[in-house]
Amino acid sequence: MARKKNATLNDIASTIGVAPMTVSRVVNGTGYVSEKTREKVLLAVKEMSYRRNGLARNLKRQKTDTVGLVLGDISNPYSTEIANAVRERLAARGYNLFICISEHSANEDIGAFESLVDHNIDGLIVATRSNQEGDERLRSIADSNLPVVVVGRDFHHSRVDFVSADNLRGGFEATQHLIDLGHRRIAFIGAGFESRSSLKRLQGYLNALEKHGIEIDERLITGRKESVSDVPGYSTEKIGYEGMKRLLSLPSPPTAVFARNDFTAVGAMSAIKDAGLSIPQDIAIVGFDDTPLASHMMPALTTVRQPMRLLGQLAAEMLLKRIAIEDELERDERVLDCELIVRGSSVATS
Amino acid sequence: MARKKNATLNDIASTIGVAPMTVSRVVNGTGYVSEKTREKVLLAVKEMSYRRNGLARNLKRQKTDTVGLVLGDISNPYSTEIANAVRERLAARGYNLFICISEHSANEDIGAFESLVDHNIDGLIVATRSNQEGDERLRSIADSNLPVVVVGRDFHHSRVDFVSADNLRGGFEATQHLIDLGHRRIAFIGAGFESRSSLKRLQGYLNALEKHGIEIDERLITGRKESVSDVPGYSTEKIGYEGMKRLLSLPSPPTAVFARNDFTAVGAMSAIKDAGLSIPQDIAIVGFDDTPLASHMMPALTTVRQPMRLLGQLAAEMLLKRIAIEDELERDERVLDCELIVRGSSVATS
DNA sequence: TGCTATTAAGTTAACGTTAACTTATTTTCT
DNA sequence: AGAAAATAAGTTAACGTTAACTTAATAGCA
Repeated sequence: MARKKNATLNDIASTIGVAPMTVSRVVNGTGYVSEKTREKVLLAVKEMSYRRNGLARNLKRQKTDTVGLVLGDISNPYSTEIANAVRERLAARGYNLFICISEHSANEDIGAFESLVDHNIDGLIVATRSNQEGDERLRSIADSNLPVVVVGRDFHHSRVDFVSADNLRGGFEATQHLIDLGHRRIAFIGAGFESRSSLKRLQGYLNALEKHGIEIDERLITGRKESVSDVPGYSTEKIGYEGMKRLLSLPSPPTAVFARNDFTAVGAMSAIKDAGLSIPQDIAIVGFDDTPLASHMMPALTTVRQPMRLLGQLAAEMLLKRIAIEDELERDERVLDCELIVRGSSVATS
Repeated sequence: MARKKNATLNDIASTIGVAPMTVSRVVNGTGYVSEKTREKVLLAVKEMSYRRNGLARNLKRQKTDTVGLVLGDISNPYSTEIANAVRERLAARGYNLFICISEHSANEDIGAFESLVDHNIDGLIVATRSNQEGDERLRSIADSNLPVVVVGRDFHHSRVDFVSADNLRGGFEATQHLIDLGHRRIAFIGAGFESRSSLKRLQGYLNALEKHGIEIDERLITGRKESVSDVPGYSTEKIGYEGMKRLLSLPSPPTAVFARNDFTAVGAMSAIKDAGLSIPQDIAIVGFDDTPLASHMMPALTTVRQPMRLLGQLAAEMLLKRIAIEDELERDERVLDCELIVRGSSVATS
């Protein structure tokens, strides 16, 4: 038996002998309908298990009450917290949220954009890492006047709002903290030196070193250039582990490490322990994000906390504002403070 | 300036003096179009930055090439791995994936179902925890002949396929492992005794105890009944911590703990350490899911690995099959093996 | 040369809904 | 009682697309 076709407004209307519009009124609770008719309609709706066709409805209404969110790394609590916060704020205002993942490539970014725009979402929030083709596509979407907000990444467009944590300052403070503890050979794990302009945390690290007159040693900046698409999930742990191994094999290894995020830090911690060294006595370590696991590590991980919920909330609000106000709007740009959370992995060891 | 309206096929067609259908043909690359016309159309499309209206298109085509995935706890790598696997498989077959989160309530489950169905998705994958109202709604969706697959949870419907890890067996083996190590007072953290029918892991635990003639002590089964909606993210860590505290305050505390998942286990580990006890000497512990952090704990956490990617892949394939074959299909049901990963948190301490 | 096949369009209608308007009936109020 | 207001519908057209069909011109071929 082939898939049975769903009943339409017309089907309902013709079986009970009213106009489709009347059924529409009942279903949507708008306009005038007599109690008698309403009941008749409701009965038929139930009987024929009618369900309105959202496509047709949205086509006619010219809006979908739906917002799209494109996430990069979905395995990261950073993303998921933002997603949750966004969803909550949107739900409170009657909007649905569709999430698309774009884990690996610019292609997938574009695919996600396309599929969301194809569904005529009312607005788009983007929290992926920046890349050229994706940005181009995004620019043309913004040009078409769809409300867009980007979170935690660079993107410049006069009609696109922007909200991010202050990664530059966060990276600076994390490094400064290690310097304050007396460290001079401080490594960075999670990206190569060439990422310094796009990765603010790395730039913050460099700034801190420079400020204190510590020479930058590129051998202490280690990441992985090749694609890591073969490693699903928290791939940054592996990068942290391998990066740390590499650092430990240097003629003069670092005494402290700033990792681009907590997962990288956790991987690095494992490598340090595997090498028979102890934290923070031999090597101090600082992460980024304050994921819940940071506080459960042994020793607990010093890290930089981002206000993820706030990021999500603000992003949602900026977008809702853009959706509500159809006029040209000033680009809104918010950079939120991070907070250094000092724990056992980086205490003074006189 | 109000939002400018997007150009339509008609706009393009009338400005260059062809029929809308011709433009449609060019845009979709179907049918016969002369090279000259094609170029003219393509130029206008670019000039007027035309973008097809997916709503209208899908309404006409009666399909969207889109699948919906409803996730419960998005903060859990279990969910995110499944999501990734599903997305990959679907993408390979030209389908888009829209993810909806339903973190807290039956209401949100239903909201997610509705918003996806409203967009006329071609199929639905559900990976939330079961609840009555949500299941009712899901049943009626399945009744309407929309292809549906559920992952990792109970749901019975003749047209709904099912794929899950063998949580019962996993729970059994985890507990059996602790028994084999000589433990007799084994606690379960993460749910109350009353969840035994819906939580297979707990049932597996109970079965193992029973098999070995160990009396079930309900005081050793601890969870949290109240809503945890105030705790975003990995809330189960908190449950683990608090549950463990409660267990340690018992007159005769357990010597081993089976936690419903790794996050709960990590929380419990912290509580054990905070109490000045050591793992596994004083208390052995086993988690579930083999999240990446499990291997990085100190000691590394023994846990039960679920084949998450496989779960996602199978779910996607089952759904695609249902979408492709419109005829009545036998309910497909797959239960996949888990694997016990023994690590430092549960070794023999003769 | 005539006949079929191919190419290149155009035309019509429908996907399922709702905004906007119209008509008819009932109620309310002075 | 009569006019204005409120209620209860129905009608029309459009949202933007494409499937299915038609028409017309050109190409291919025996």
